[in-house]
Amino acid sequence: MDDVLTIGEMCETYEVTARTLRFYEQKELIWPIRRGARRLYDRKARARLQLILRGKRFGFSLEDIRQLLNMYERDGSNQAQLERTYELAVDRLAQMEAQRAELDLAIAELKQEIAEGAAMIAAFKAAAE
Amino acid sequence: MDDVLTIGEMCETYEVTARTLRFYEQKELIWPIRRGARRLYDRKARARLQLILRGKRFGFSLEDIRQLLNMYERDGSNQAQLERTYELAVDRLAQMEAQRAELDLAIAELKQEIAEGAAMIAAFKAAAE
DNA sequence: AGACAAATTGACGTTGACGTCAAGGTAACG
DNA sequence: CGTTACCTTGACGTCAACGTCAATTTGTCT
Repeated sequence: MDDVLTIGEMCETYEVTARTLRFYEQKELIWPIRRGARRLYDRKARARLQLILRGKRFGFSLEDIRQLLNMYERDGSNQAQLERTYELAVDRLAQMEAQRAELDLAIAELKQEIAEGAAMIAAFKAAAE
Repeated sequence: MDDVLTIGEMCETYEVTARTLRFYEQKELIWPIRRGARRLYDRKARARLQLILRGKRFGFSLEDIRQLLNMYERDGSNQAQLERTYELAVDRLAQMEAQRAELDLAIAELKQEIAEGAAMIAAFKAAAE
């Protein structure tokens, strides 16, 4: 045990499918070691996967995540890129908060419609004819 | 002016594309009048479009919206269907609140990372090598 | 060695809500 | 009557993030 996991073990550990792992690799998000044709995931690969999953929780697209990851793969100490990442995070936060505001609005509207004794239904009837 | 709009006028008024209107028609969400081959949108058609857009704001799928709309097109007074609509709305509300909870969590996490002086960035660096 | 489990690549399919041509029809204006 | 501008149908394309085969190869166990 060289502290590496097979694809099957990865699937169990992180609750993803093998297809997903191969897909991430194809998209250049992760690069497992090869032993023959088989993939072996070392500590680094697992750290990257965790960041991918975390990024997804943050609502980043895989492409965003790839860019962030590869940025720091090449040069983690580059100050400009560091700031770029920071900006990306702040932007993303703003997007998420805007999305939240929209969602809140929609929830409030829907709640009111429901509370008003199915006013929405009345509205649908009106539009129906 | 018979209180009808051409497709182009509809596009400007509701900020949708012609493709979208034809798509909604193909999906049986809306039925404009025909004068020759051309579509003309009367008051009823416009009311339906507004409900479609509203439904989308609520996060309903077009298929959900179609069912709701057509349900009341056929029989607005059917009690069972009324209740079905009500249930759909309540379900949808629950979904939206769950979605908001997730979003809140993600926002909180991201905020913390940012507050911690770009801890996320450090994490990305760690995973990069 | 035989059997069975686990992995591999490649390729096409899925979902939703449209976008984007192509090729032509027609209404209205001057 | 000619020229635009607007409209029509049909059909294929797009995007994201994988799912779902199929055919084959490799690894492990007995």
